[in-house]
Amino acid sequence: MGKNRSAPTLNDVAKAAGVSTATVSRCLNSPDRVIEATRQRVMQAVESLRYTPNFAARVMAVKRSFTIGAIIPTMDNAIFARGLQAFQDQLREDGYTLLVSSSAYDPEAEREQIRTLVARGADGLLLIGHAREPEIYEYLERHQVPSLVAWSFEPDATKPSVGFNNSEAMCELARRVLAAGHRRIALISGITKGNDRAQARVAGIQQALLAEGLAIKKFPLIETPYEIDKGAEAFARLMALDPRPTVVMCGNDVLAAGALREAQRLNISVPEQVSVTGFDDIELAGIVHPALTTVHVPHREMGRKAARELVAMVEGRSLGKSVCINTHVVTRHSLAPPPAAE
Amino acid sequence: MGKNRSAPTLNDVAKAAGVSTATVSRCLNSPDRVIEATRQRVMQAVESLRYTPNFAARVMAVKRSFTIGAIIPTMDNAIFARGLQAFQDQLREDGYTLLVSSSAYDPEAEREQIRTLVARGADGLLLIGHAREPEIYEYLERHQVPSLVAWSFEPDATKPSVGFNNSEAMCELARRVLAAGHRRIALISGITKGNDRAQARVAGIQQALLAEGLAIKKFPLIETPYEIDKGAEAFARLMALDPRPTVVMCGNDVLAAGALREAQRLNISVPEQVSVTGFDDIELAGIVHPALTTVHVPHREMGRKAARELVAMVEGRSLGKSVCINTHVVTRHSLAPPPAAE
DNA sequence: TTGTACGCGTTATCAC
DNA sequence: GTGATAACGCGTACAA
Repeated sequence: MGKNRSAPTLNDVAKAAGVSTATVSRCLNSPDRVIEATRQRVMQAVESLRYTPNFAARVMAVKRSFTIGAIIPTMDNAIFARGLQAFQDQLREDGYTLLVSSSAYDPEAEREQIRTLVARGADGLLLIGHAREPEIYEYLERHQVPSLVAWSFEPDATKPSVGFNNSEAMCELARRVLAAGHRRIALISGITKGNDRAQARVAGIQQALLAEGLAIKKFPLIETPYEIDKGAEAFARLMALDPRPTVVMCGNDVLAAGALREAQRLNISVPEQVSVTGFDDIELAGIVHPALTTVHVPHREMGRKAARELVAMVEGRSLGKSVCINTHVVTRHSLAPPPAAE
Repeated sequence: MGKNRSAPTLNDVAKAAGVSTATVSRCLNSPDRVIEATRQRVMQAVESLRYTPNFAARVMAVKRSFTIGAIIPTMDNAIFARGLQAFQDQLREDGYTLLVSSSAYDPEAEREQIRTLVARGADGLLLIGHAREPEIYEYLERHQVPSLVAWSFEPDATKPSVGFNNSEAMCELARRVLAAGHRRIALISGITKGNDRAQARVAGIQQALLAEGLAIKKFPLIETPYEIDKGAEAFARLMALDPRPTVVMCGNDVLAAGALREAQRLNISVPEQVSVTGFDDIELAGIVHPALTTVHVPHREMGRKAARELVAMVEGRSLGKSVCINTHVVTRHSLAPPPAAE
């Protein structure tokens, strides 16, 4: 059942219009280089045959795919969703298609996916964070594939990046925490291994503590994957400590949401008994109860700017310049002064 | 600066190993069809040249891309994230790569993206929901691209689908609501136009009401995009009604989260004064306060099964069979009996 | 302005 | 077991 004829080619269109394949190709790619009359005929044929150019053939011929690849650590939560959506929107405006895949925070998987994307002819690659084997960068260099790092800004890194200063942002938040009067600060961080954002956020807190003359060794730190349940578990462990922390700073909003959920389960009221902070300001942050005091990251802006810069690199208009996106602390209800000294 | 030599080809490898391109190709694709000794030499050359096959060329030759495309309505929130991640995981296990793009709930954009994906040689397509111009299905038919619908199960539809019965699921939830004693029920639905899931969910509620002998005309229904803020707005409008509904059922958890947030802002306590329900059971549902009574959708299971079925179709092992995924109501705290009659 | 003919990198079909 | 060689569909010098 169904017609057995396969997709029409440039040749089919040419025959139908009584012209050569070259003319058809020109009609499609540079219409001004062909006379009105023939163009009409050709377009007619294109329409009636419902011709769609074969992508692989075009890539072969022109050695460009108008495809940008992005490898993100996970699609499982909303951390990267908004920024990536904006990235894609801008890319489309510029005539590029986005190819996404996720590495599940596994460097080996990421390496694999980078190879796949390059083999598929991606004209450029978006990577998250700088922490990566140098071998990978060499590979990209060899294949002449421009790449850009996002979600992290490091002007001194070898790769250009469009992102924000994770350390500085978290440091600022920590200052607010200190200013509120907290001294017994605990951290729930994401896994720092192979994750420069997580590392920088921890470093930012430590920096703020040092500036205040506080010993950083004393502060409890738990590393755990960015999952609600993990955040909840970690929070429970921290609450069992003696002395109990008066504030739990979290590596991102997902962990903070987990902490909040656990606090409720344990009948610990936030922020009256314990304060909690997040990072990212994803939608979640405004919805949980109490709403999270967190670091606002302009994900959309970052996504669009990253797209613009990467396209510029791909088109040879830029050698890769880094762009710093400004973040700011957004104050909601999960942070308050500590309970009066016991 | 940088070496100017471009990526090595099969030919380069062949020369380096002193064999023909055919042999190199065989080494890579069916290693058993070549003798150990030569294979060693070839692999050595592959290694040292860091050869990566050119994808476009392979696609041209073999007329298969081992790529599956998926067009989802949005990447902006978590509705599709988990299912899609599972879809991708299974795809990878089967040796396929996923290409995602989002249509922003715009039929025109979706049409565009389908064409793009097909032109890129996608071996199969995953679509969300059945509501779509017949022209699109004809196009896919012409191009011999198998496609599968997900997030919606409709055995009678022309397209095979791996999903759940949105109507039945919502109907069951509505029965619970009725059983709790509610009679003044309001709905915040997603935009139903072009969205069969949203339509089915509304229909499910209406069916439950009818079964109870209640007039469906009387029940307030607001349609609004699936966004937190929109859910909040709609909730506010419903709360201004007289008589005020005793329960607000929402088209999904995102809308419900918005409703909850607004309830809190208005100092309306849930579920004591008003009950709220969701749909999907995304992570959000367990985190908001009070936790949402909602319909649990096994997104991971759906994603994996969709991948398996679509791959089977692409490989000619299936003509497309529909799979129904079972959902169930999960009871948390946002639904309670209505306040005692005034 | 339009047509001819070749190349892009791979796989598959033959011979050898 | 291995090597020529012909596709695959498109873009583009180059020629007309």
